[in-house]
Amino acid sequence: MKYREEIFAVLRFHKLRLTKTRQAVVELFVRNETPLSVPDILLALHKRQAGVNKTTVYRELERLQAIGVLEPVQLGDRKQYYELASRKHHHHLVCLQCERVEDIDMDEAVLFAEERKWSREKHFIILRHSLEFFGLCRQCQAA
Amino acid sequence: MKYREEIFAVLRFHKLRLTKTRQAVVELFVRNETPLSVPDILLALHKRQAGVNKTTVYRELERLQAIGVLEPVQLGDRKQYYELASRKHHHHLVCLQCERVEDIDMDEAVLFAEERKWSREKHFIILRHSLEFFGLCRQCQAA
DNA sequence: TTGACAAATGCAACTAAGTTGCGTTAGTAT
DNA sequence: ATACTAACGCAACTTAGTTGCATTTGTCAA
Repeated sequence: MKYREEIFAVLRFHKLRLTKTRQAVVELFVRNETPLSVPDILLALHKRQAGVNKTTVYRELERLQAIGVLEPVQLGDRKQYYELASRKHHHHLVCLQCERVEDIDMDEAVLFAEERKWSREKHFIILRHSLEFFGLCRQCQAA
Repeated sequence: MKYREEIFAVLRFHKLRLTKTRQAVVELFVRNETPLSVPDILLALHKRQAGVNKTTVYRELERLQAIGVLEPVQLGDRKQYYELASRKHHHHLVCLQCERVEDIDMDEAVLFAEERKWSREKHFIILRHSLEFFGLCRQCQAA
């Protein structure tokens, strides 16, 4: 369900009303490659004169996560980021200087093997993992 | 430099004075297995009647990270955690319910291979990575 | 052992991200 | 067209972290 219509179908399935803010937020994620935080969203929607309330955005992201449309992403600062859950699972390369984020794909077989192993040994039910690489992007190396 | 004395030697090397707070903070990390955040430290030091100021603790952790005694750790909430850098590199199993943290060791060869690969392909200089697994611990599964 | 000097501290005031309660608005099913 | 309730918007709040500046305190050299 990577695309607009599929996501809206999921919303209907969950009996979520098609509100202005909800629509705008979903569109933003569909159009955007990079993870978005609430401040990012507020800024973006303000630029295109769509008045949105921050409480509403916080609640919206929570709902979209609850029904599996969005996935939480941590990028090492103190903001909560989200991404479309429908995208192929991937990890991130985060620039410590400018906060630029690049997606990277990797073979996760090893990670899944680890999850099974620790799940057994520590009696944890593992629900998700987060793997990010931090460093300096090309531009920031020059500076 | 896992132990008290070795750490204090490093502090002396960097010409850092042996102050009350500094000593208390280092002792806390030496005694503690789990990652600690500023609120954790303030709470712990208050319990043992050591009056500490939060600004001082923030600045102390920054210094200890700068000289390589502590390493930053992200556990998926909006707090910055730290651990002794001297411990064997490892990752974490974090309970989403009670915040319990367990350390796990894994063979990192695969991660390092990935780092080299992306470093070349995306022209990023990779400085560190963070890999945490999130789920439910044994106790919280029962509840 | 005592000054002097820089390092470190403590306070108050601030910022940014996120949360809560509650009265109001507006999608949607009938 | 109406009614029901999901969703909204506001204000007030909390928590993590930051900044500037005046004061205190380790430490080194005399």
